[in-house]
Amino acid sequence: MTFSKDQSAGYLANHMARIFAQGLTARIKPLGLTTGTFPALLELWETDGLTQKQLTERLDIEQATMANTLARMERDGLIVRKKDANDGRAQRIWLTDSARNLRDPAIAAAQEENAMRLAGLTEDEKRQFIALIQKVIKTKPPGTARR
Amino acid sequence: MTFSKDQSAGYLANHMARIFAQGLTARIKPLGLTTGTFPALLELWETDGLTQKQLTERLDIEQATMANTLARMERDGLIVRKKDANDGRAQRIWLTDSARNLRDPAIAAAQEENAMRLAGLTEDEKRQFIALIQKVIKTKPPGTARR
DNA sequence: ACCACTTGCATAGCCCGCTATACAACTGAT
DNA sequence: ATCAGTTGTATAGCGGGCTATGCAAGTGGT
Repeated sequence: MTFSKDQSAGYLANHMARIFAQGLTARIKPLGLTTGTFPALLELWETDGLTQKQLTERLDIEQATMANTLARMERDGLIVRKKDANDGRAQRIWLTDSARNLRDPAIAAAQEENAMRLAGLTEDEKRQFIALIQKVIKTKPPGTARR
Repeated sequence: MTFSKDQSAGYLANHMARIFAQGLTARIKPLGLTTGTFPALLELWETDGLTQKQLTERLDIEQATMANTLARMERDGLIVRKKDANDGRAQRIWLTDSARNLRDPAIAAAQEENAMRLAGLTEDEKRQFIALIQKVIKTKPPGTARR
């Protein structure tokens, strides 16, 4: 029974993700941002005023994780949470001006990081790479529909 | 300036890594293992009695992270730490019997998880996928050698 | 109108990763 | 032999992910 971590998709995925995360962390630190806020910001830059529920659905993040992330974002002045008018449970998330102003530099930082990390691949390989990851993410384990 | 998270290598890498991690977590939970211990165990199953330093070098993990992981492993009865005979600073890490016995089921769990998540890929795609991730991991950002 | 159920969010507690810092043990140059 | 520098670990403190749990606000069936 042989097993090499450097042939294991799971191990490699984790390793690669840590590398990307460290790179992006360094690039957006000057902006006062951290990686965990990035996905939420991307959605909110697109459509402001989403509820927490909508954010978790769009990002495949657990509700509790999102609640914590939003709490940090509020603490850091990136968002404000306002009760929804029609549903007293829901909180709508609104970007502050400073968060809106961070959009362009933050996205530029992410694009630079991606470009640098993929610099060793040909254009064709880059496309394949993205497509393969998307395919893996979409692959649902059997039995998910049960119960 | 458009930016789609579903076309961003960094975002996809993170997402995929979380999926793998959740799957493996569930599979090895019955064994009393967690994902963070896995890389260390793989090295120790191969060569027992490594120092902490050697482990961090082999795994591209920060020293502090490894120290914490080893502390948990010791707490959970997977390893014992013994002072090196020749160097009073170094701690050699030795597997317990129970950790040795977990090797086969743990590796089987990882292989099953990998196989399931890659089930949507052809054999050729799997090879490409692994090779591309390895290539991205190996790509060093420019300027690393400076200073 | 009530009550059971569902839904949206917050909190507690843990694992795992990081940076920054401290400190004891070794090493080398003098 | 000493002392400055290096090296191996540990610790503090944080971000970010997860599960489990609790609770207030909505909803539907009677």
